[in-house]
Amino acid sequence: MTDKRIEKVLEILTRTYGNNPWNWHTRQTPFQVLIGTVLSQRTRDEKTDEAAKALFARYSSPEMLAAAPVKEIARLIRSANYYNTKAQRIKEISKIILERHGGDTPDTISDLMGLPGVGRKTASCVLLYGFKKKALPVDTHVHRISNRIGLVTTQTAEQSEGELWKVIPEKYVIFYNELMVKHGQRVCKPISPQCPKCPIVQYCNYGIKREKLD
DNA sequence: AAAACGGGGGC
DNA sequence: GCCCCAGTTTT
Repeated sequence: MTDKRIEKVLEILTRTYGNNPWNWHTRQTPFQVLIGTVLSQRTRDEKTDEAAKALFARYSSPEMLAAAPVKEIARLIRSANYYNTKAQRIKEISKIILERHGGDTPDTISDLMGLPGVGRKTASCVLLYGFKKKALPVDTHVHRISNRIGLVTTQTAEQSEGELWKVIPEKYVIFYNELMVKHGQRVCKPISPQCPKCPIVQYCNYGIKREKLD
């Protein structure tokens, strides 16, 4: 894909979906972005919001969560997937932040990934949406669509990130995650992508490739 | 690199 | 009943 085409694709997607981060802005602090992102793992938007809202209404800081019963945290975040595991990890994350980071949410990839249940994608989201740093979170949508439109040819999310840094224009890096997720949820779905209503169908040959396979 | 984890909702 | 989901961890 040429630089000009990439630019065009990103411009169209930005015009279509906007570049406002999903509900990360409702999480006021980097800590709440972190916990909210953990809740979002393998969990649909509405369920994530429901869980985050219930949790933060009762416990809003690492101090409160570090002292909260795991069972109670689990009850509040019941709508999120992996709620038992996440409840345990959220408490542990809070304790580590208090004991090892002086109560401040870490702002480096390595420190964030040192927290239980925080992988590269979640850590990147915290840098990007919590600290407004330049980061490139790669989730299933980003990985899938980047390959479909031919921006990269990679097997794993980590490989995708490495290649995407080389290919995405500077000014679009911080919006890329949001654009891919929205496009992935509404049009370029994992199964049965809705190519006929896709705003960038003319820049993508995935649908054509797929027909040939049928 | 692949499987396990984990559970409510959609079909 | 089977399959999926804004991933991470373990094999």
